[in-house]
Amino acid sequence: MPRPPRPRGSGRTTLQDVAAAAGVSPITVSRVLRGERRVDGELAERVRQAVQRLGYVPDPAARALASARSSQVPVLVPLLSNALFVDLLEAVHRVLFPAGYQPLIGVTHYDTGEEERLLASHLAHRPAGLLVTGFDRTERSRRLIADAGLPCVHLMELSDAPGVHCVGFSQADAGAAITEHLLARGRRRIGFVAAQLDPRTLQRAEGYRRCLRTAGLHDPGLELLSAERSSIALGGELLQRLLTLRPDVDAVFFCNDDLAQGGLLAAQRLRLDVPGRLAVAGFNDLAGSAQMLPPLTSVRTPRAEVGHAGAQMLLQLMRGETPAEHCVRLSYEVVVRESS
Amino acid sequence: MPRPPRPRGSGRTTLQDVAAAAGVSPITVSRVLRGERRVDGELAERVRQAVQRLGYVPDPAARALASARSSQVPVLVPLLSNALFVDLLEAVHRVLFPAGYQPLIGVTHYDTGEEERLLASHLAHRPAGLLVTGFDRTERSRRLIADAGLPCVHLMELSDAPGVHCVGFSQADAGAAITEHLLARGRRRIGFVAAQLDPRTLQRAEGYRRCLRTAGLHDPGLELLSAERSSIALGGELLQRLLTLRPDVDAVFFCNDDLAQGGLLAAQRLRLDVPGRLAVAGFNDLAGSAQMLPPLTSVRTPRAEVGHAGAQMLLQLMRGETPAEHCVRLSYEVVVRESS
DNA sequence: CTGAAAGCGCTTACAG
DNA sequence: CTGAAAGCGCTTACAG
Repeated sequence: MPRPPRPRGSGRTTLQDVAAAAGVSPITVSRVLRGERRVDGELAERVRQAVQRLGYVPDPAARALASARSSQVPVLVPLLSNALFVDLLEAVHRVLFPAGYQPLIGVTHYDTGEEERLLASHLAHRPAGLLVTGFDRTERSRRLIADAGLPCVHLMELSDAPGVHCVGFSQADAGAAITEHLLARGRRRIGFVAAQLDPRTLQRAEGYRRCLRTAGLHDPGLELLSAERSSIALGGELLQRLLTLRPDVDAVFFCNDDLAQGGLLAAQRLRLDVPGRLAVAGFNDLAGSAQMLPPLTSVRTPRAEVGHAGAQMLLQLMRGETPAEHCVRLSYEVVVRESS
Repeated sequence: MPRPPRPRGSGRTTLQDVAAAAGVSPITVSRVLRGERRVDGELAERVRQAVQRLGYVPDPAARALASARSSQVPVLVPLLSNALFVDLLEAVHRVLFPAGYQPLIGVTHYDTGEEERLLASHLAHRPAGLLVTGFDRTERSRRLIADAGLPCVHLMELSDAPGVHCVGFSQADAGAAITEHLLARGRRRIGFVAAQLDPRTLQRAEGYRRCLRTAGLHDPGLELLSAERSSIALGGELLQRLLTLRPDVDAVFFCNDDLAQGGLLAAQRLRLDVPGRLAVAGFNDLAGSAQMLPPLTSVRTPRAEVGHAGAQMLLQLMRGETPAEHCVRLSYEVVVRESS
């Protein structure tokens, strides 16, 4: 004998309730909500009013289950303690959230293994799209992304690989540009100080080398690379180390502004004349760099623009549209201040 | 006449597949996966092996739909550009993620309206729990949280309201402590410089006032409050403004380290002797403060501990357990360096 | 353009 | 301790 149905409703207003209130079928409500064209204007209006009146909010879980796609968009960045990525995330959020997607911040700590674990966990939620930083990841991460069959946009770096979508700028060119600036200022023994040694840092190093080789002034002894985490304190330490190794250095390009700010503070402590004795340049032009003593020369990088354009491109892909370009190249700017 | 069933499977390995492979019913698999006690050990083992062998990953959407609870845990913080909250979030993530929950970072920009919108959007996903910053929110936000009927832990501030869960420290006491330190150094005209003017900043101001009133030295003319966003640049500007208004000031307590660092740099530009002519203190003890010239005196705040303990408390609540205390009070520490 | 039926992949509630 | 049935709230695929 059949048992009577047992109510398990969450008390939540459902699409059914809206349909009943509007006097249409649930499917029609679903169509209006998802913006499908082929619904009669008058019916659609009735549905919208019922939605409004009942304060209906669609259940994302039910949606995800039925459509095999959630509204989530994981955004994987290396760090939050770098203001660069915070600016990027803010821009991404401003595009995706109003469009109805849920950007989820994932932090990899520059660890490809950690990125792989994050990816596996996020992909189980069947995200609508994916935003990742750069191209340095494990083979398994690559396969996970490919097999998930979702739109993915790579941020911060450029690539001309077929089928790859990206928005970024040439880290190498930017590194070369700031080195070029130091050369133009008459510096001849230009050092390079870097930490973290992530791919983008190494690309900047390549730009530095390319520029100095062209000028016939490349000297590997003027490079100081450390795998430690970037920090203001480390910038000071590394500068002192470089000065000990090569007292003849007349300029330093720090691979980021944190290190450069630390270098500037250390120079002050050492009573080293900047820029008289030593020119100093950073990278990213973070808040605070303009306040340093002397104000820091740096490269303004378009991280907010990268986030904005990357999110826009992903939005197009998630809607099934084809972006005008696979790869958007943005520009940077050398900001010359008193430190060089 | 009934139509034949149309396959719509996602190709994904399902709980059914695991059940078939293990030779048990789907419910048993579900029980093992959720760690329900009452499953025979031998059966459970067979299930675990099948899960392993098939690489089964439960579908969060199906789970959320069936159980009316997702594994999401929104964590709402005011800003990511303040390292304080990044430290907090890192700690939260380290607790929640391994426990099977998905922490979702939400940024309110110190805007209660924005918090309300974020809350509404997140609660639609039926999160398992919620982590919010402080107690300053709209009445509607409060109601949204209450009506959602989920565990919620408040971070960074303390409250003894019944039924409220929180982990934090007394911002007022910490503000009083650093003021006390300046008094102990012999300062008598101690200024207070603040920006943003969020609740915690105002609580620090109260601590400052309480301390100076007790000493009979409170002078409202030495307070400079600005609603602008905190930044290094603003710290410098505000210091200059205060010095113009009150050239007799002999110490300044900046409500955070960003402002204090800017103040220190401005003092250098103005060739103002710190701490001889002016003592300077900050709040939060951010990276970089120890590198300033002179190194900055500050208050080390337990943000990582707040994140850790707050997430732990939430974990207990989500598991239906009762935490030992409703409110965990953590301690801070005045870090004395050369600037005072 | 609109709708009735089936199904997404789980868990709940009940029974044994 | 274990399981068959029903249901969570949507969308898909098909029919008209």
